[in-house]
Amino acid sequence: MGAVKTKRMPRAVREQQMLDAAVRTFGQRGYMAASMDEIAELAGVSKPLVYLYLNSKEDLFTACIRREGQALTEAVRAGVDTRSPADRQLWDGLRAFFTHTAQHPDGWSVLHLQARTHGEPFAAEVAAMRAELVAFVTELIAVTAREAHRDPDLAEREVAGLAEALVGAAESLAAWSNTTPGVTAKQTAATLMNFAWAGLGNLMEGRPWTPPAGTEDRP
Amino acid sequence: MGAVKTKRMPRAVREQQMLDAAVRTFGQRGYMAASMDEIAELAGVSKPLVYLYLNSKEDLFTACIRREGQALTEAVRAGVDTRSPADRQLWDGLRAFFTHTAQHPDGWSVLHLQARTHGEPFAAEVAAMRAELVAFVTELIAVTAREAHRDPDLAEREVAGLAEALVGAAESLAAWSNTTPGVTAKQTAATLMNFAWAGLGNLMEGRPWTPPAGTEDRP
Amino acid sequence: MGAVKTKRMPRAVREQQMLDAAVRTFGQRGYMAASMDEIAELAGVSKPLVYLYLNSKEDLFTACIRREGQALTEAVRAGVDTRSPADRQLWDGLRAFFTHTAQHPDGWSVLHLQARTHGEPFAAEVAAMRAELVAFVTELIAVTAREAHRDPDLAEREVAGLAEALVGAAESLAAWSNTTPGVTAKQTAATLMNFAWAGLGNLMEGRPWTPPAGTEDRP
Amino acid sequence: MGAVKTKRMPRAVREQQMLDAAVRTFGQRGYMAASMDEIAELAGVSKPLVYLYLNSKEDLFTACIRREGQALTEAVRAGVDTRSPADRQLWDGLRAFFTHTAQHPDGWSVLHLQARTHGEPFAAEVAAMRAELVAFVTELIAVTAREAHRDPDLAEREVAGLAEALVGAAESLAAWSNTTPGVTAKQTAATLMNFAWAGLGNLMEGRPWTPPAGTEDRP
DNA sequence: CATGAATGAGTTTTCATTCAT
DNA sequence: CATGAATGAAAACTCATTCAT
Repeated sequence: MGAVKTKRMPRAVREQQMLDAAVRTFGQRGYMAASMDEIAELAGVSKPLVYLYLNSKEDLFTACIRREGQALTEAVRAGVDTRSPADRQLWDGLRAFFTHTAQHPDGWSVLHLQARTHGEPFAAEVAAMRAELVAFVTELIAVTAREAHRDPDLAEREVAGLAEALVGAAESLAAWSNTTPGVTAKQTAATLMNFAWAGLGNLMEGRPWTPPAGTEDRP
Repeated sequence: MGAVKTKRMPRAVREQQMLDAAVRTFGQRGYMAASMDEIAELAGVSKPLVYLYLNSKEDLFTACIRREGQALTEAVRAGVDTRSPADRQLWDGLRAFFTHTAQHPDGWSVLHLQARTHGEPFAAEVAAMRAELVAFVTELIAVTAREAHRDPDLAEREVAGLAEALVGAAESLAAWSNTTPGVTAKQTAATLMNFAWAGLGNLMEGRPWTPPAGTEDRP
Repeated sequence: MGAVKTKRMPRAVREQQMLDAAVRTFGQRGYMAASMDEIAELAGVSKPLVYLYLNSKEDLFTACIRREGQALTEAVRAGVDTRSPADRQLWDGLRAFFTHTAQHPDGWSVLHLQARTHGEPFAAEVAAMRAELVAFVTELIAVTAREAHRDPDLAEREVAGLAEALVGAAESLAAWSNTTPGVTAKQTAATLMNFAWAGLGNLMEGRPWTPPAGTEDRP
Repeated sequence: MGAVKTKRMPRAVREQQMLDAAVRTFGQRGYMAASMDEIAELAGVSKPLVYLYLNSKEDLFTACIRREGQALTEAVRAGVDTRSPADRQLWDGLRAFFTHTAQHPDGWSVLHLQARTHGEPFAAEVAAMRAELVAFVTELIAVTAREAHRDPDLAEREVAGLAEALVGAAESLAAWSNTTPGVTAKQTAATLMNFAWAGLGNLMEGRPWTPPAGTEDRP
């Protein structure tokens, strides 16, 4: 007799199973189309237990957003060495970002599509996480500008716009590279890095951005 | 004052009222959370009339996507003179794009958020329209590259990635500029143009992209 | 300019067109599943006109029942010569009955299925018509019994039951012969006549009922 | 007095209650006119529970047909001893049939009227059950014919027609005896048996079919 | 701790029916 | 006479949520 139904697991474990099921269901069906019935079944527990642990559909969705948001943030943070030069940091961050989103498509769908499409409790949640990433990029740009003594000329809002554009391009490319077969995370990162750092004008002139040395995948 | 209940209007007019109400409701509540009841009420008609003219929720949503998609496409097309140089065309297109999305936030929400989040009948509809924009940008980049004799070095997929990044950045900035008070469509277009054409690297070196002459708003 | 839409026809004609459409629709879809929209369209008129002429769905259905009921009753009456002997009258009546029902399947469906399945206003209507047929058969049996001096022994209710059984068998065979390919109205009438007049017992003994002479189809 | 709201019953019990209510409602109102609301209320449960257990209106109706069909079939089967002579078997079967239909008028309405009037999922269901009865009668006739050495002369289709007529007459008499006060199942069976076995002709000659000995009601 | 039993409130959709022109 | 425009009312079905055991 194998363990057909694994019973009596510690609460933390059960919760993770529920969140796994929820992320998958929300990511594929969408927030509203996902039913608590389906999530409970996929998690292998009864519906009342889901309510006991996670309170409501809203709370469950919020928990998903938070968990996936933290996972993504941490993946990026872990990929970046803040002592590196700015372009290297950006390059590393992008690679980590594209790698993670490619490996967690449902989580990425929850963050990028579902959370933003269903109004206020959720949009704010994901906006906060996104703000972190934008702030990180903003700082990178600001530092570079300062080092190049360009500080005074670049208004704060201008920098914010640039960071927003970069992050937006990255988000868009994540979806693109997930649905375009044969494109790796690294290639996607290179494309965006070229675009962002060198700009189309330079690219046309034959002056692309060059990946800094020692930029290979870490073990 | 004012006709509170305007009655017996010709079908074409009523249909537009219904689409107006639907775009607003779908844009704000989301596809699934929007109820036909609410749409009918906002349109000032009874629900059966909405069904008589637009058939079903799906058809109504599709009609919204199509109408808003065409409006956006035409706005951009109208803003661009295809005999201008590439960067000028891009600049004009971006201004038209940001202007239109700023003026039709609900329509933009329908296209950018809702339609992409709710599966196949709709995603395809909006994907077709988006593909037009991407193709337009792709061609612009390709032309520029050819003129700069850079053709052989830029693989087709690389160009596609660049176009995707540019469009993605634009889409992202549309939402940003809609929610960030005090940012005009023109400023947003300038920011993105700088980012895309000059690249961050050049910007830092004090070599931004310069708007071509005669680029003022047309009357 | 050919007469694309035949307009301004006398009321009586229009009404018949409507009834034709209604009988067909009711017969095929059933009373509840038939929509006034469909009937109006099939009749080639607008819905309000149907209401103007026939008042309501109930009234329309009742009108159908009455028209088809009268048509059937008259067809049977026309097929029978009341001066013939009883078995000849029955034989002629059955032939007329099976012929008519085979030629008007929708009308028969309305009478036999729809009208009896949808409650009181209609069941009574068709019951009245059916009662005529049963009375006719009852009289036939009674006459025969009287001639055979069997009157006292056959209670009235017994005769009623026999007539009921005969009519029921006929109704059942009408449906059967309509759906069993290769069976003619005449054959069906012969089968039933054998069954009813001779009885299974006699049939088994090799003593079937014999069709009276001069029983060929009338021109 | 009496539990007005009996709560928390096991599923099997609730399902039977729902089927009871459904048979009654379908039988009296008709398939289309019966609303799930009414059925749920009559069953003393909420609508969602009906859907949870029986899936849909179609499935519920099908379940009714099956349950009532099996009950009727079994009642007839239980009333017949297949070792008896043919006419005795028929006599017993008819008595069982009329008794059962008299005791379950709504179930009989569902089978005889509603199921046949509402198209394909249902017509097939009841047709199968009816085919059983017809086959049973067909065999009875065939056996009798064989014993009387009448085999070669009775074509197969002829026998089929006779069986169809007999069953049709029985179905018709069931409704008649249900609505004619003071008529018992036994009397109805006798009437039909006379009609079928002796035939009108013989009846008129004073040679009715005689119930076989030992044909009293079983305890 | 875990679940089978149960529901209130809401969804999309359809239909018979009527004005105003 | 004839119709396009319009709706009140109800239908089937679903879902998040909660007890009682």
